[in-house]
Amino acid sequence: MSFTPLSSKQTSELTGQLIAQGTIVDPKSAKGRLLKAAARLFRDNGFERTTVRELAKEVGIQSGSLFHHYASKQEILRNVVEQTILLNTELMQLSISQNQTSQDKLQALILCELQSILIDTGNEMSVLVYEWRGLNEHNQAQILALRDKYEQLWLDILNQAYQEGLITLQPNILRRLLTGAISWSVNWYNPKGDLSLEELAQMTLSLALKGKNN
Amino acid sequence: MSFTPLSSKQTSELTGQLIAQGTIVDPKSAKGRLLKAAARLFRDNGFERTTVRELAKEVGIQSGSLFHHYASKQEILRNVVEQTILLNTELMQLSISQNQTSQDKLQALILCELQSILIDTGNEMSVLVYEWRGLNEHNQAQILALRDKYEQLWLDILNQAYQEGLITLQPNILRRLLTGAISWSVNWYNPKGDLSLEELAQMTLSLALKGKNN
Amino acid sequence: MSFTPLSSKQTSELTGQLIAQGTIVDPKSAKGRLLKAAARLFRDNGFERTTVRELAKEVGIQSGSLFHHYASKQEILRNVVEQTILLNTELMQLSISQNQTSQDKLQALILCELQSILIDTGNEMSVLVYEWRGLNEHNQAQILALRDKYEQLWLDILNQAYQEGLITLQPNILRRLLTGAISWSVNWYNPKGDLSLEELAQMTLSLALKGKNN
Amino acid sequence: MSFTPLSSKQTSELTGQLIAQGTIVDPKSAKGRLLKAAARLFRDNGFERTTVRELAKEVGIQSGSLFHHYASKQEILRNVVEQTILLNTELMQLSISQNQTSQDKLQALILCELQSILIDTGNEMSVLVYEWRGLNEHNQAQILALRDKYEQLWLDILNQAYQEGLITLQPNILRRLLTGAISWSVNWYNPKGDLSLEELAQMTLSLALKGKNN
DNA sequence: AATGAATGAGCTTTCATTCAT
DNA sequence: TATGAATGAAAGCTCATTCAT
Repeated sequence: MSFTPLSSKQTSELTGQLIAQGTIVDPKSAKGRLLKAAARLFRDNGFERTTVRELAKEVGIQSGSLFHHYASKQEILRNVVEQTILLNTELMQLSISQNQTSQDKLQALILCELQSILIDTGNEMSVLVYEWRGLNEHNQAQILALRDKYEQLWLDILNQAYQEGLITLQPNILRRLLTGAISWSVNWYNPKGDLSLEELAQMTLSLALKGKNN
Repeated sequence: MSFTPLSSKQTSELTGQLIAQGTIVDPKSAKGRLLKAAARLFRDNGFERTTVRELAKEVGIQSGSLFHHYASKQEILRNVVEQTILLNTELMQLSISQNQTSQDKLQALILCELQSILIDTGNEMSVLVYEWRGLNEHNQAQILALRDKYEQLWLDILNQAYQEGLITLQPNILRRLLTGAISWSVNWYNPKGDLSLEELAQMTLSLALKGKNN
Repeated sequence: MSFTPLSSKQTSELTGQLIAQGTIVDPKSAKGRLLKAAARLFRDNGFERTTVRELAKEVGIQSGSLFHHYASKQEILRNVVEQTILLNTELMQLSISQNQTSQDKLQALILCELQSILIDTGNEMSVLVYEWRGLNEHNQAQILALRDKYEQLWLDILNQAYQEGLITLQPNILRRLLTGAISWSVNWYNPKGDLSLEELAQMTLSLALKGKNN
Repeated sequence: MSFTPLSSKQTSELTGQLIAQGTIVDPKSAKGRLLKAAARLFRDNGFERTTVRELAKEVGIQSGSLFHHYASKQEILRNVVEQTILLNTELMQLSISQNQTSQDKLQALILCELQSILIDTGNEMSVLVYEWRGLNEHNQAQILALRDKYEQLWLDILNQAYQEGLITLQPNILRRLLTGAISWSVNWYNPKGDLSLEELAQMTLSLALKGKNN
C-alpha cells in the first residue's frame, strides 16, 4: 500500500460540506469575496498598511459598506485566519484518515500543509504567519485554540512515528523545525517553476526521516 | 580536529572593530540605544503599530528629538536591519574561517545564525523577517544586496558539501528549508529552557546531513 | 456711443452659466463655501500661517473633513486661484465684447480688474498676488498658463490702442505699470469711502491716456 | 537747471555715515551679512517657508548661533525691514534736497524708489511688501511709523506739484497708484535687459504728469 | 560667540468608523 | 444593504527656540 493524496474532488466536496454547514463562508458570496480580497491585500501590503478603502475598492463597494458585512477591520482579519485554520484542519484530517502507515500519514501532513500554503490558501496562510500581531489579544487566544487542535494532528502522527523509530528527533522539536521550513516556502516557491509540489513534499519528508528510503 | 565555535571574546572584539570603523553604531551611544529599542518595539508590536512617540519614550527623549538622529521612522527601520546584516555577515565569515572541514563550516553557519536570532540580535532578525514590507522599495533593494552577500556564504559552503556528498538535497533548496527552520525558532525557542543552543544547532545539522555521523 | 459697463445681471448670469458647466464650483455648496473661507483666511493671515484647523472651524466642520473635499491644503490654494482667474477671464471677455472703441474697451478692462480686486473676488485676487509662492512648481506652471490667456486680453487691446495713437508707452510696459497700480488698490481702497469704483477706474485710465480727453 | 540724480559716491558716503552712527548695521559684519541673506531667502521663499536652519547654513553658522545675534526670527524680519526704510528715507531726502523744481524732485523720488527696489535693496523691499503680515502687531505699528515719515516726503512734493498744476490727480491717490506701479516692477524688471532704470523712471513720471514734456 | 543635542507645541494628513439618507 | 459625507483621534514630522558645554 502506498501514499494516497487528496484528490481535488475530495477537496471540493469537503469544502462544499463546510460551506453548507456554515462553518466557512461561500467564497462566491459577497462576504467570501471580501475575505479573499482581504487576504491578498493583507499579504501583499500588510494588515496595517491596507486601508479599508483599498479593500472596499477591490470588491467594488464603498468603504462604509464594508461594515455591513464585518463589524471592524479587525473582524475581517480574524475571519481570514479563522476560516483558513478550520478548513485546513478538516482537509488534513481527511487526508490522514485515508493513509495507513505513519510514514504515509506524515507525508500527507506535509503535502497538505504545503498545498494550503502554496496553492489553495497561500495568502491566508501568509496572513496567519505574518499578521499575527495584528490580532488583538482576545482574538489571538481564540485562534490559538484552533491552532492547537491543528497542531495536535501533527503531534499525534509524529509521536507515533517516533515510537516506531521512523524519526529520531523529539516530535515537538521536529514539528517546529518543519513548521519553519514549510511555512517559509511561501517566500520562495514558484508554482510555475520546475519543482513540483510533490517533489518538495518528498524532499521535506526526507529531512525528517533519518537515513531512510530516499 | 573538531568544530570550533566563536568565543565570546572573539565576538566582542570583532564588534568593537566594526564600531571603530564606523560600520555599525556603538550600542551605548544615543543612536545605538535608539536602534536597540526600536528593534524590540518593532519586533513586539510591528513597525506600523509602533509610534515614534512610544519609541521616544522608551529611550527617554521627546518624539521630536528622534529626528535629530534619524531623518524618518523608515530610516530607523533601515538602520536596524542594515546594521544587523552587516554585523552577522562579519561574524559568520570569521566563524567559517576558523573551521576546516565542510561539515564543521556548516555547523558554524547554523550555530551563528541561531545565535544571531536567539541571543544577540534576535529582535533585529525578527524585524528583518517580519517587517520587510515596512521598508520602501529603495531600501528593500539596498538591503537585498547586503543579504545576497550573506547568503553567498551559505551557498558556497553548501555547494562544497554537496560535491563532497555530505548533503544530498540541492544546495539552494536545502538552504531555503534551513532558513525557514532556523528563523522560525524565534517563535518558540526559550534560551532559559532545557534545550541548549548547541543542541539545537546539532539537531538542525542532523536534518541537513543525511544518514551520517550523528 | 459711450462706455458700457457690465450690469450686475450680466455678471450673475455668466457666473451661473460657469457653475452649470462645472467650470467653477457653486459658492453655496460645501466646496464653494470652503473656497471662499480659505480665500479670506489666506488673504488675512497668509497661506502658511493659516492652519487647516482654523479653516475647518471657519466652515464649521472637523479638520479631517476638509480632505474629503480637497486632497491637500495646497489643492485648496490652487482652486482658490484657478477658479478666480477662470471667472475673471470670462467676465472680462464679455465686458470687452460689448464695447466698441479701443478707449472704451480699455476702460472695460480697468473697471473689470478693479471690480474683481475690490468687490467681487478681492480676497482671491490678493491670494493670487501675495500667496503665489505657496503654490508648488507644478501648480505655478498650471496657473501661469491660465494667467497668460488673461493677460493676452489686455495686450490685444493695448496693442490696438497703441497703433491708434491712443497711448504712447509700449503696451507691455504700460500693462505692467497698470498691473501694479491696480492690484495695489487692494491695500488702500475703501469701497465704502468717498471714491467710487468708476471714478478710480476713470483716474487710472487717465494715467494711461496721454494728454487726451479727460 | 535740470534733474540731478544721486551719484554712487553720494550714496556710499551717506551709507557710511549711517553705519558710523549705528543707525544701520555694517553689511560686512556678521549681523549685516545675516540680514542680507535673510532678505534674499525671505524674498525667494517667503518668511514662513524659510527656516532658521536654512538661514544659518547660508551664512555658515549653526542654527543655534543665530540667536546670539537676534533674539528671534521675527526680530530678523523686523530688522530687515526697518533698516531698509531708514536707509531709503535718508537717501531720498538727500536726493530731493539737491533738486530744485517740483518736477525734478518728483523725478528724484521715482528714481530713488525704483533704485531701492530694483538695484540696491530689492530683496529687502520685496520683503517689506510681501512679508508684511509676518510681522507681529507691535512690529507692524513700529514699521508703520517709519513708513509714514517716508511717505510724507512723497506727499509734500506731490502737494506742491498739485498746487503748481503739474499734476491733476489728487496727490494721495496719485501716490497710491504710483506705489503700486513702482513696487510691482520687482516682478518683471530685468536690470540686464534693454530698458534702463532711468528710462523706466522717465516713463513712470510721464504717467503722473498730464500732457506735459514727454 | 559658537555649538548641536534636545525640546515640545503644533503642523498636515490619514483612516477606521458612524450614520442619515 | 448600500452610500458617502463627516468624524475625531492619532499619526509622522517640522521647526523656532533653549541651554550645557
